[in-house]
Amino acid sequence: METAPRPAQEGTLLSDRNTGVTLEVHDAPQCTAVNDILARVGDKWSVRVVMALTDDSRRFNQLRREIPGISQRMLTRTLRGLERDGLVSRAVTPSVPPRVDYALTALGKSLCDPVARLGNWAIANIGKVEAARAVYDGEQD
Amino acid sequence: METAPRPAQEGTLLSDRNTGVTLEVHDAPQCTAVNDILARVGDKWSVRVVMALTDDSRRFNQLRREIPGISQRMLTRTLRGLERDGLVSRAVTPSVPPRVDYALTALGKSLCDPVARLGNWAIANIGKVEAARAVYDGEQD
DNA sequence: CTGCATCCTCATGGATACTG
DNA sequence: CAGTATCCATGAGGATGCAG
Repeated sequence: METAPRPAQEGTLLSDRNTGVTLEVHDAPQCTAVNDILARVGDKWSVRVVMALTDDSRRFNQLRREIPGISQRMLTRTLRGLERDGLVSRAVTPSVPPRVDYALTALGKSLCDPVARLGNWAIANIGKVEAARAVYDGEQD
Repeated sequence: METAPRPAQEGTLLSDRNTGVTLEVHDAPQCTAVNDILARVGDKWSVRVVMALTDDSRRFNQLRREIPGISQRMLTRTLRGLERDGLVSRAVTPSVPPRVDYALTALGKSLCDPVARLGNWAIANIGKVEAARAVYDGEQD
């Protein structure tokens, strides 16, 4: 069984005519990289956590309070994931009770730029998207 | 049962010090919007499909060939999702055999800019991320 | 306070077969 | 050619209880 017979398309390109911003993907590893980061940023909580850490470091339960709806389990898992990817640092103060501070690393901060741009697009265009959805769903009956 | 008791944090902010790009989230709906778009773009195939449609429109099986690994089912579902959100247009030519052309809408094209930036970040920094992962995983034994 | 372990549910996504 | 229908495996994510 050949799960990945071809090395994928070479020179695939994604570009925006207005801004001239271009994404060139030259090989399969780069495709994987893009998908990889997208998966990290696209999960349910990562961006929320990064947003909460943008201005300053936070403790565990501080983050928990500032991110309504997140469960303890998912906060832990999300932080571990971000830490593993080098986007967030974890500093333990061995006191009683223990204190753990989370903060963005330089890499994590550098991710804020493209993520903020995508977020701004989302806020600017969510109306159009929802309108399109309403039209589409209305045509389905 | 109160599934969402609080309207979430007001004035949450995500910014990048180097570029000055800032994302300001003023209310819960905006948080939802960002998450919403992130979910669309963060799924397994959407960006691949958008990439394939960047330069020109494509037919169904053309897309299928150009996106290695995607199943027929997922290509259909991804295209339907993008169409529903107003990002992709679907043009049916009722011939025998039938012909269906997919293309990016203006909205879809405008999404290319922020997505391309995120993609470029991914390609530029995947090495650091993978290095961080190796270190993290190595420390776990 | 900061977690980990367990159990459970449900959505995502893959494989396969069938259809206009 | 361009789908739909069905079944199934996997993992994300929530609830709860326990621990250092």
